[in-house]
Amino acid sequence: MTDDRRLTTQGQERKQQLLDCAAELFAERGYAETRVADIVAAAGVAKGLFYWYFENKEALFRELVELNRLRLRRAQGVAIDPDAEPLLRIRQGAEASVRFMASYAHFFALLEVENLEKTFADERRKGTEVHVADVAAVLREGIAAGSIRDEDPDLLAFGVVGTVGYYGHFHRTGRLPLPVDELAAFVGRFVVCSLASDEEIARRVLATRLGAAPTTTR
Amino acid sequence: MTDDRRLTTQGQERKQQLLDCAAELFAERGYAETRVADIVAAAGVAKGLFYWYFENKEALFRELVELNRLRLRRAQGVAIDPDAEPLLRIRQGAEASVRFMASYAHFFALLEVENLEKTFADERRKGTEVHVADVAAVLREGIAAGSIRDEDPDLLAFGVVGTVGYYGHFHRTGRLPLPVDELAAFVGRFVVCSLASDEEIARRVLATRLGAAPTTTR
Amino acid sequence: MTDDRRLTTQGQERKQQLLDCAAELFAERGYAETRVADIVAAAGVAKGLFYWYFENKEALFRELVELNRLRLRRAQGVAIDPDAEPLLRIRQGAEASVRFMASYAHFFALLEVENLEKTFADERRKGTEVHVADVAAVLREGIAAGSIRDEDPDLLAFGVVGTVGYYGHFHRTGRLPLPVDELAAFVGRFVVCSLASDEEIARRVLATRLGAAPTTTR
Amino acid sequence: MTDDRRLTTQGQERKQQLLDCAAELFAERGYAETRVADIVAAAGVAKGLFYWYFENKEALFRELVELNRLRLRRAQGVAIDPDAEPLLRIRQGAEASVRFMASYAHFFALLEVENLEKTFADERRKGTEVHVADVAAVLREGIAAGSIRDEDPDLLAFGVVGTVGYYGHFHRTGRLPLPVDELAAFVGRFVVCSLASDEEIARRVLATRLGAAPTTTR
DNA sequence: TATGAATGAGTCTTCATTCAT
DNA sequence: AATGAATGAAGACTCATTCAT
Repeated sequence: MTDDRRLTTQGQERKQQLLDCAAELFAERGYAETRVADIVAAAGVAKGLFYWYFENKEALFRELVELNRLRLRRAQGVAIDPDAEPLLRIRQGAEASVRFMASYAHFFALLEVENLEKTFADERRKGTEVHVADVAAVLREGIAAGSIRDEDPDLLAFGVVGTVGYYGHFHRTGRLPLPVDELAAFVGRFVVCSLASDEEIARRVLATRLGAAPTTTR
Repeated sequence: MTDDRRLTTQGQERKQQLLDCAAELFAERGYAETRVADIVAAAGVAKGLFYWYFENKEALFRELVELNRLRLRRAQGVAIDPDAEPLLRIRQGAEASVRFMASYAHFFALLEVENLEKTFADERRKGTEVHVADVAAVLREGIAAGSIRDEDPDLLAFGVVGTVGYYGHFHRTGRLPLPVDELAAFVGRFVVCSLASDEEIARRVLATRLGAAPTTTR
Repeated sequence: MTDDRRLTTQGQERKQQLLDCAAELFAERGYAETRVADIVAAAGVAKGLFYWYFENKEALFRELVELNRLRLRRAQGVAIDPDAEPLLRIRQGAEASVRFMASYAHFFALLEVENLEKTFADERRKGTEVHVADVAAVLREGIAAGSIRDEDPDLLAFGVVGTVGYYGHFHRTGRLPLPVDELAAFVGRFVVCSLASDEEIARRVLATRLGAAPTTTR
Repeated sequence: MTDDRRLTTQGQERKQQLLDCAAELFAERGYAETRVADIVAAAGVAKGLFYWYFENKEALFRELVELNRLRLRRAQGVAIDPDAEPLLRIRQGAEASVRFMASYAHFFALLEVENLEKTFADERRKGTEVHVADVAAVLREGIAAGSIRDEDPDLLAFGVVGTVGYYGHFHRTGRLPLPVDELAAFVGRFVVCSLASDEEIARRVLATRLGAAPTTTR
């Protein structure tokens, strides 16, 4: 199956089911260690069906990545107040990301982590770059406004994305036994402290109370 | 080969050669994408010889990991002044790690990346935990001394390890096109800022000039 | 393939075909000397298909053994008259076994011959034990009735099973160039003579005319 | 090494040591399952040395077979009284064989049992044939003298050899938990009963008391 | 849509044997 | 005699993908 066939409702569900099973397995044991056979077994369907819904294993993965990127975007969008000052927006984004990674997408590890084939390593990298660029833009604002340390915003942006990613990873893999809310708050503080140009600003930004953003929406 | 047979000098060299070739290939295309056949071809020996020196592919990987962990430890040991104050030691360790990861071990990506057997994953995790615990100990000192923010030292430690790891990763994968020295200095600053309890301390710690530690020695 | 998936009719046939080809090859050149590649080549299918039907080479062998054991049982069941006196039943079983081994299962050599995994050896041994125990039960009856020499029935049973097995083996391997019927009759006499408590009884039991039992049916 | 080089005393011992280790391993797990590496490891010497003493694995096996055949012959020779009547000689030989197989040569199973390469299957077969022929000659004598049932002596001979072989096999593999002496006596009785032309003769032959033949001599 | 069957190139691993020292 | 290193052909098994129904 290659084209963008319209799927029946049942078809949609089947496909989603396969995506979900795959996500779980990928998260558990990685892309390479997950066989197509495992995925269909988990979904309880025959092997042949896989190729009705996906061109191949890689295409499924790609779709999964895309799906989750969108979801994360949405979660961040919901959490970030566009009128807030830059550093607060970073904090909001970071907390939302941690929440998102912790709850919805066990799978998320793969995004930044798996060593995949050349082909979609590039694609993935581009995805990260977009994300980093977004963060960098906000940082630039903050630097201009004097609330964020005057460092290369791109470098800093990698730090933000990386920090969030790592904490998410460690939490997911069970090394951080604490509630998501606490972790999210902690990461927010961590990021703010690492970026704020002075204590005063950090204190101010951290004083803001954030509503616990909804973890996810399909 | 299972036991740790005594190897002749020639044998030691051959084994090291295989380790080196494997490291290079793993770094280039990942563990799963590297065949035993590739490794022996790179080393210019027959396939069977691989199994004279290693029980299997994973055993070689394990050895490689252990080897590099030791090297990193050594690099950090050289870079860290045991008499310096905690936050400075963290900075020294961070910079040394970045340098190490950047220069010696292209291979380092694999450490936090590959999903191998459960047993191995556990082992690796334990390795990380040791590292994190070491950092946490230093942080605890700093917290007690008031120079480091009063947060859960274990959580902070993950942040330090994660930050270093991520910057190393991004640099290695070519997204941070800047000289290692600059990156190391930046990461040092980043870590210090994210941990320091107040600006004054951060400034002081950052004022210290660090000698570029030797990256490594066999 | 590990579970006992339901197979389609076509699948059943394919599997049987593989079993048959394997049996033939095993019989011809032995288990170790028969490659999976040979089996699939003989069946005219791709290598991978083998593993669709069998977990591995040994699993196929196991299945083959089981299959033949059942067949032998059936052949014996058909040949033995449950109302006949013990010694006659032994004779009937022995003759049927010789016939069965001679005609149907060239493959039979393997049963007592191949050294496979411990687990399998145990299983096989248990199979033999069951067989021996069955024979011993009949012998016990005969001993009680006075028609069979008063020796340890278990020991005697091994003798019966062994004798039949050996003659089958020698015949199969071409050292006994005589018609099956004659061989079967001879073995029957041999067994009866070695067990009978006195000549009179032996003569009586041997006087009974046995119908040539059908060798086997699938 | 191909030729019949004279070996130093030490060399002789080394070779014997390899033969012994090999015999043990072959008996334990079979020819195919025993690697040259296992043999040299058991003997505690380097792999290369194996080929100093034997042309290859098969040659060692052949030598082992030859060695054991000679030993068996010798044991039988000692046990058999050339002046005794045929049936008694058979009995003596059978008992001696059982003793020999049980005690000295765990390895003996292989002789009649292993499925080996075409090349020395023939050789082995010839060996068996000689043995069978020897037995048959004695049987012929007995038949002529009227003490042995008037059947084809060659067929009967296979029965004798087979019976002894099977009991030895079962005993060796632990299914016959009884002392060798008892087993030997039992097998003697079994063989006599299966061959004797009438009860009287059997009784007479069995009445003779046999000295427990020396089990072995190098 | 859905299934079970079939394909076959690709991998790891084994192991008898040879070689240099 | 003895050792450890090296060879490479061969074999078992995997798994993404395609096919027939």
